[in-house]
Amino acid sequence: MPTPRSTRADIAQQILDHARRLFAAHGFDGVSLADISKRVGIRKPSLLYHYGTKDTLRQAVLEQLLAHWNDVLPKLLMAATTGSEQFDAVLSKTVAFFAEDHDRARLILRELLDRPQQMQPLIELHVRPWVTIVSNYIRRGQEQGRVRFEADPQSYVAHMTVLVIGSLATFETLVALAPEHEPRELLLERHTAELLRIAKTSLFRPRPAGVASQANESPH
Amino acid sequence: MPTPRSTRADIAQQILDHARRLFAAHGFDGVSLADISKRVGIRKPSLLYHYGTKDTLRQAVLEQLLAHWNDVLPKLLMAATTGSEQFDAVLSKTVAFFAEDHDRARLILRELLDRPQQMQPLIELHVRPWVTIVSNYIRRGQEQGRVRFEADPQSYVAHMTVLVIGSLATFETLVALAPEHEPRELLLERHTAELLRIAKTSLFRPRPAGVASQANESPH
DNA sequence: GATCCTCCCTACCACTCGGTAGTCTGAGGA
DNA sequence: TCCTCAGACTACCGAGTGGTAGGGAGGATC
Repeated sequence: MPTPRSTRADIAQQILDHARRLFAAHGFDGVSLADISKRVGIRKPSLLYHYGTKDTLRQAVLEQLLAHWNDVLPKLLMAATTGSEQFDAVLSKTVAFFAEDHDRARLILRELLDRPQQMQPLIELHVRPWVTIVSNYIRRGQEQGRVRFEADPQSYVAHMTVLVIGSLATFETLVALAPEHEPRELLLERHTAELLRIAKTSLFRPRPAGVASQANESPH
Repeated sequence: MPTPRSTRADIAQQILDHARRLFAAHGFDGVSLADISKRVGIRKPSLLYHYGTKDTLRQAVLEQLLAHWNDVLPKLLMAATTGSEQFDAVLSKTVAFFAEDHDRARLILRELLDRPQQMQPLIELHVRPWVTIVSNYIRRGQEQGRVRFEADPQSYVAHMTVLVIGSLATFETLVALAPEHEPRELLLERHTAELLRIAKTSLFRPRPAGVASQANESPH
């Protein structure tokens, strides 16, 4: 009997969820408030009661995404400040964040395309620290000889960001290029593994010889 | 006196040009026929005289882009079938194609996001041969020991495609992450150079030693 | 029991959308 | 000179858009 059916006030969250999915799939301009409210099972004015404006809703979706990211970020950065192959941990956790829900990558990519200049402050706030710290980590690695000196730290990080987001955002589509109908789950794993390989191989110098621990894998 | 002002019938091309720019910047749903016709300097029904439907216009924009790509593709593929560092040529020409006009990358990325399943046949037609040939080239390289055996050819090519398109589509936005206000032109050059470096380094095995010709650069 | 207040509803608004109908103009060909 | 016809125009349409006005149901508070 305590709020038996729809738990009141989490309607706002339902709206947010459906809006996120639809925006990710069809873009902000490709989705009407009627579409969203229909999915939620309410009328359009009810939706506007919770989010006074379509643009308010868009921002709310984005904020929730970024809030989640901010939750994960500190752990990533802590990992980045320590040991050597922590780079692996940072990158694969970033990949995991976007792989967990491909809408995240699609949403950010769309915002990047649709509202580039409105994204600038958000990038400054949420991406800049990540880039700075990782760049510094790379530079330190270069001084210590672990990282290829030809690498351009800032540009490298930018490319990896685009690669992670882009590859996950377009994954469903590019599945079509797979050799045969590989079980999607496996394909995703193979795909992200190759992403990590590209990132690491292009960054770190090969082990000088002698002790081996991670550098080479066995020839399948 | 021979068609002095606007050369008749290239109005269609002007429409196409403005449509391309606007679609790339704001997306198909974010642009109205009124927007486009205003840019061209004609009225909406005049636009619809040339392209009967908004969707027809969209397809025309896409077709022109793909036609241009099909112009470039054969030369790329020919280059791919020969020598060793032709890989470099293929990739950098592909990059050049998208760098020449960033709208191309943005347009394709948008189509990939907005109409994934409608893009499938186009991918099959225009991307598949590219992927297949390059993949085979990579596999041959693996057999010959030039290419890292850990690399996953098909997945690698997919990632590089996404990386090229994604990095160029979002370049203007990510300029913001640059250390200071570097002259955009230089930044683009530095950025694409790093892209090529990532692509090559993560693909080819380091030179076995002895003769050197391209593998390492001087420590600036 | 009257009064809020929250939340959803119906009805409606002005506006924009893609697209159509039909007219006018001016160059080219007979 | 007359006719044709491509190519632009004005005027208009129905559907759909984001958003507003205002009412009503139901729970909590006094």
